[in-house]
Amino acid sequence: MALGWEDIRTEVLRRIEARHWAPGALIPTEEALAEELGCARTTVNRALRDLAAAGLLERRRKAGTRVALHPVRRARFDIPVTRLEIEGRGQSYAFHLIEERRAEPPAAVASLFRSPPGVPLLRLRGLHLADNRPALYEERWLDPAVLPEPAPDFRRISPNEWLVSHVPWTGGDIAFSAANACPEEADILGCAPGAALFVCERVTEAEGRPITSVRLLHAPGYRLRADL
Amino acid sequence: MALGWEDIRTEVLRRIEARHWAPGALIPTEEALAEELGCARTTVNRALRDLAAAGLLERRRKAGTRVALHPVRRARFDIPVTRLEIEGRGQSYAFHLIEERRAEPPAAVASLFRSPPGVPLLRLRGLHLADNRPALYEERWLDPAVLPEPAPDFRRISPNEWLVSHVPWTGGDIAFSAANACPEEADILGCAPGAALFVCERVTEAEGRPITSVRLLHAPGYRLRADL
DNA sequence: AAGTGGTCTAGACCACCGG
DNA sequence: CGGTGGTCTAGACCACTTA
Repeated sequence: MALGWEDIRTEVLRRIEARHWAPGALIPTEEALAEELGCARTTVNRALRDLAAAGLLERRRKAGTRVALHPVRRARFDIPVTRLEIEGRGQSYAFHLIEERRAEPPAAVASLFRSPPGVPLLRLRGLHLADNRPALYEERWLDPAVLPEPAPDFRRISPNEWLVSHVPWTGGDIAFSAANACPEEADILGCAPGAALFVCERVTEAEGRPITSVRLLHAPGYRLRADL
Repeated sequence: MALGWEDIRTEVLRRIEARHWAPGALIPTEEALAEELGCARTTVNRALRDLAAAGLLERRRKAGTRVALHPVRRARFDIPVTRLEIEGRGQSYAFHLIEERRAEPPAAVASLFRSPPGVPLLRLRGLHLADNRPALYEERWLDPAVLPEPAPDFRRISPNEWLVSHVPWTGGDIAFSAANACPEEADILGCAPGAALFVCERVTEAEGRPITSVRLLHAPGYRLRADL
């Protein structure tokens, strides 16, 4: 015998898909399932926990486990370091630093960083190249407090890569959208003005405080893939 | 004491971030950590498994556990039923069916569905409205084999919603990109021709075979948010 | 108050795979 | 071959939440 937790998960999933347990319905308790299926409650727990994490079940103490009424599709994707993403496609990678200076951020960014007015942040702009063609343009604000002495040379290593491997992150927020390229952006990315760009806006936090916010503009043709 | 697995995870994470264990380095075995931290190996296993799933550790039998060299940021997001997403913003929802007919799909779609040439699929086009304003335009191909007799009335329930709650899905693929609105799309979505649209292309499979493919065009201003 | 899921423990066996 | 992670078990206690 020796039923594994994946076997249990498969069986439960089968019953859900076969409408043996209807959406919204209560399913048996872990203890009952363990007895019926012939395994320990721990094993059932592992299987049900996994299905709940996938969005197919809703579990609450005392209330029991229900089949999700509106099965939310939960997608996942990896956000690799830009260099690795490009090299992973078999292309050569290069980074070109466009601007690096201390500057007072616009009000929206300042309030995001909760920094008092008048305190400058580090403004970084740069272009990631794939096979010497523009692939990704980044505009970044960075809290200089995270930089060591001496500061890293962002002409040699992109802020993206330096941050990932030197600053411990604890959380953040990310959003995707589409925007028309303004003339300057079109010039930098080598595309037509007005071209539809895939935009990624990210705020990264460490110890509960934002340390960097970045707006990434992908050259036309970029696709972000995810698994369901 | 009673250290929980989340405490163990926190401690391991602390050591990673403090560079106590450098990227690429081997960390102690589960057994060693269990003894050092004063808990059962099972508890350590749970914590390390979670960190590995998050992309911070790499584990292999016999080889041991290493701190990931290139910490991949894994993001997750939920894709709700369109109606619920709109209503969740406090807006009223409506669906307008633009077209429903049997038609032979283009070659790319036919090969995707692995359907023999000459066999028609169901072509559906429709518009989701938020507060009576265009929010999302969908173009869909659907395998008619999944439809019951009589077929659902897609003027009353959107294909999106009907499929989610009536067809068990087993997997699929999803990709996001940006595109300029063509004149027809601009007319449907009520935006300017050439406006940057957020595009979502999805293929849904059941029992290993594609059952529907859809191209979703979001009205300008749409943002997809995810958690890191 | 009591039922249900969440987790810990100690021990065990096994699958995998590197040396 | 042997070390390491992957998992199962049986029992226990606890936290949460609803009835």
